[in-house]
Amino acid sequence: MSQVPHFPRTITIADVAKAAGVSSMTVSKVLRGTGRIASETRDRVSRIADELGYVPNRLAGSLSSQTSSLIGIVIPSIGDQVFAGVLAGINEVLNKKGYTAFIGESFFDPANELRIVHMMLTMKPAALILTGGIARDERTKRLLRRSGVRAVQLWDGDKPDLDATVGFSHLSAGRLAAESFINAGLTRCAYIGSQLSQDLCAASRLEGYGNSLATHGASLELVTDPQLPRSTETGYSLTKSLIAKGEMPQAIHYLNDAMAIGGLRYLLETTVDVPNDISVNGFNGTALLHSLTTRLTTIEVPLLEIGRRAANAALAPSELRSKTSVDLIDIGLTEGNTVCAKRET
Amino acid sequence: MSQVPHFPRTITIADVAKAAGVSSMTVSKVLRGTGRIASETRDRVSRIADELGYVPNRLAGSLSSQTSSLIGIVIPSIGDQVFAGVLAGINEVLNKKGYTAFIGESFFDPANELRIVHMMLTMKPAALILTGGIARDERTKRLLRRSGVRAVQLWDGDKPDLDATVGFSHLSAGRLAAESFINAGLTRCAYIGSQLSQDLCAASRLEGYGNSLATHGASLELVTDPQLPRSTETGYSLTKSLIAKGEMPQAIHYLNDAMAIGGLRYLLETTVDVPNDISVNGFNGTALLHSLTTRLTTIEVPLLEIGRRAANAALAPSELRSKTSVDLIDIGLTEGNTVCAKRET
DNA sequence: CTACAATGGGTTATCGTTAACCCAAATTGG
DNA sequence: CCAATTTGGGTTAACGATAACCCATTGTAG
Repeated sequence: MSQVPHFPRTITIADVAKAAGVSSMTVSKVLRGTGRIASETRDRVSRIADELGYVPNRLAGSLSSQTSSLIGIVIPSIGDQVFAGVLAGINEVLNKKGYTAFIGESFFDPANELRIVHMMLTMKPAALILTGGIARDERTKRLLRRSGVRAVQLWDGDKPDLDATVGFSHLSAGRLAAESFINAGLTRCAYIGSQLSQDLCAASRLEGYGNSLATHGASLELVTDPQLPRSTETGYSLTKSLIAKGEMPQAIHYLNDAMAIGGLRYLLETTVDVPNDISVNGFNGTALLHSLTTRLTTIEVPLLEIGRRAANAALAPSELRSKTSVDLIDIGLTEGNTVCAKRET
Repeated sequence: MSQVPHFPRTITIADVAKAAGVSSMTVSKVLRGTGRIASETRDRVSRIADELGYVPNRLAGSLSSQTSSLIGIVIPSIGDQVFAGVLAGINEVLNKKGYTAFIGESFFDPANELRIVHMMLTMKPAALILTGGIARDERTKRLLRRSGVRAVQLWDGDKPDLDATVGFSHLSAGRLAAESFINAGLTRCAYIGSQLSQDLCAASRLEGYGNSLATHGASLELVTDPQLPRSTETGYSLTKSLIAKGEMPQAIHYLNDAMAIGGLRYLLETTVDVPNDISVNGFNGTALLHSLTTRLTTIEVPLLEIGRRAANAALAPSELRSKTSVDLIDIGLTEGNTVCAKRET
């Protein structure tokens, strides 16, 4: 005697088929718009599917067809405005093409990234998008290579990796920051940041910043912390430390805008005149930034555009795929991208 | 003659079984830690699975077991800091318990929500989390009901819906905003917001604000726009309109902090003294807010906590689930949530 | 020494859908 | 009027894993 079915039933393609008096294959074809089906049959089947409230089971569909519409995305943190911006760009393209994103947060930890990638691969995604600037575990790469799933690296344009890379040069961004100071005639410069051993992109920016300063004979004073979060509060406290050390710099470049804003706050509280006493400069403009009533210069990165291109790179048809393509987005080494959010006085 | 296999092979449980000299059932049991397996066999099988780089196919697993570890989440927008905060809380709990979130953006459009929910249901999620404050399509509810998938509503505690609701009263939040003005003796009040017909939660807050003002005999002047984005820029321009109308209010309540900051900027530019000439008050503190050097009061909502509780509500075991009654977890807001981010002068 | 349970693992049938292939009836062409 | 197509759909066998059930061995108690 046959074993009993395990579970209560939901409406399947077979139910629709029975109700329409056709085979399930016909229903499948109708629902996907493939195969040769009489338009009369087509109409009837889709009407019945609708009436029955049929919802396809994509687990089964993907298992059978070996294709999926899932794109896995790994970013350092959802809470980071920067990556939220990129995400919005990715989602825009993905949704338009019928794909669905699922997101993992690595918090800059390679072990997390490995775990997330493994988990994502179990879902047989159509592609993965990983954020660069992380000391990627060799096992993560091997896992990706073996899986055959297309993987795109985001953000870090200096060290292209995986099947395609969409990003920009953080080295150049750092140089850009330095040049904005140099051009203003400032030579005693400082840098404030944290968690540089984890966020390799930030480290690259610092490198570019330092190199450029050195080239122009400017000095650089570093205030960093390995642990503290890359937040406004940290910007505040590290700036405090910097100033407490005595000699006031003429200019400070921050790891990101959040920290820069915290720093600005400290400086203004202690009645340092920005930008007359000290020039301040961050990275990655956020919308809120534009509302500040003080002079904060930043380097604006086209987040949405990076997201869009990354999504397109992930979906690139296999014919167009070279071994490792690099789409380096130019953030432009021009003053146009250094935005000064100041109030007109 | 047999038909050829459709696709190139990947490593399956059967390959591991063959290599280990056992049946695939044994491998399955070992990998999931179920069933009675000799520890020797267990070790050998897991070693071989590892050596072969076996990655489970959860599509197949879920299809067979009729269980999944996917949780679908629908929020208005990833870019909105507020929902990013909630998302972080959700993800924290979900990841700890081995679940994976996939996210859809509704942009406050009920049709989008319907489309996204349908798409998500095709993936047989373990549960869904939807954001309230949207004019939810009746078809969305029916779809959810029929699917049997547990659905949790987030954010809107005033109108509990679905199987459980985690949120707070926006009506109360609005009253809270009013009271902070009333308590300060301010009676000529204004409100600035936009897209109120879409974001029903914001509308509730305005309602609570208006009611409370009326109760206390204070006046209310509305400046809203149906279309403009709920952004800093809009806050700026609508504040401009308000002031241009002539009579200066004593206090302005904004739809959210982003708009409030824009408003603040305009006021400060036109040398209005905040808070001496006009008091300003927003909603939903962001980290950046604390760095402002001007007096902006806001109502702080425990975003992470809401996220965590929503995730827990979504994963609640079915035994604990009541059939009909909506399980309302009310995150009460008190005066304690009214935070004034000012600099100590 | 025999009944009986615990141990360790295998068999079979699904889960819901689709790929690949097949085939009757209707249509067409020459 | 018959062969070659086209039309419209059906059959079968996967996809990869797990639920439910079964069955040898071995140990063990009476």
